[in-house]
Amino acid sequence: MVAQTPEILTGILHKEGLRYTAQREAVWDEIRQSQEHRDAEDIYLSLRSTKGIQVSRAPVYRTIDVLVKNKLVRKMDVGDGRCRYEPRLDDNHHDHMICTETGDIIEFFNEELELLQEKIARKHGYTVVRHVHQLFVKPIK
Amino acid sequence: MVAQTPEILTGILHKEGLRYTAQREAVWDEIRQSQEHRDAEDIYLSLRSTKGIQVSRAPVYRTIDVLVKNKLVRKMDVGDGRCRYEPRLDDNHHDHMICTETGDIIEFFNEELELLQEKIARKHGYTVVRHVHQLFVKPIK
DNA sequence: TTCCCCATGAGACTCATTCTCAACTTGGAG
DNA sequence: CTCCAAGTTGAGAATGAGTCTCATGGGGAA
Repeated sequence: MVAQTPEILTGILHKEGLRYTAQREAVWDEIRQSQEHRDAEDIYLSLRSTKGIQVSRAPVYRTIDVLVKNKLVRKMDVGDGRCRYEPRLDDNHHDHMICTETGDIIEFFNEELELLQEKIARKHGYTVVRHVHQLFVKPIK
Repeated sequence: MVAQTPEILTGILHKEGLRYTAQREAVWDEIRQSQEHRDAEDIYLSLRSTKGIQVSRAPVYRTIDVLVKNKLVRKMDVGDGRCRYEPRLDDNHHDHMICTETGDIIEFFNEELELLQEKIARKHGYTVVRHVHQLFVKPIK
């Protein structure tokens, strides 16, 4: 799975009619190697400072868009002004629970919930394309 | 219900230690009188151009915050960079379905869904403080 | 009414994200 | 392998929603 990563990216770039560049590779590597929910600036700074890779913001944002569009990356708007990104190699969908006290982000998935959403949409003559579901929670003392 | 509106606002302002001003009244009236999901700029422009009321952005935003805090207004982040607001006089909670083709916003409420969310949170040792649930849908042909 | 202090208005500012555009790569054609 | 048209990049300007500043204006308790 990890071994075929370069081909995944090149395949997508080709499909999109885009060129393969070191910057695009670096952005994908950066997101893929961490399992956290990071924002664009964080990814940009990590490439630049930590990894010492020469890159600017524009390609970081542009590349992320391509990755999100092609489902290699999941984009989540936590509502604090900065979107977070996480790798999505294994395509198992999940939603997020955000702790209002610590800021921790916990992933969850519930089949029943997914079915219920579709049922509700259908009742109104629609079908669900995608959804945003975030639970802002606090620990039970 | 509608008749007591002025008192609702004055009561809240008093509780918050804030003064009653024509601008605050105007902002609340503007939101209350429309049942749509509007953004701050829209509310600001409507007060200014259509209603001819002298007001600037700062108090509009500040007042909305107070109204949201006191549950007179519901704030929703659709993910397009502008938050929408809707009156919340009758405090029946609901979530939103956004049509990806027309932009229409449809409200929905499902008791089962609400209970399920709390159940999921508890399973992780949390309790739900608030939640964001949006279904991006498209019409069934 | 007086007067203290909060609220307003206009515009500057913030901050994430997008855009601009000259200089630089990529990669297919030859 | 080399060339060159066209896509990309980098640095910083621009955008745009929302927030802040601060001098001026206006509530409201006494």
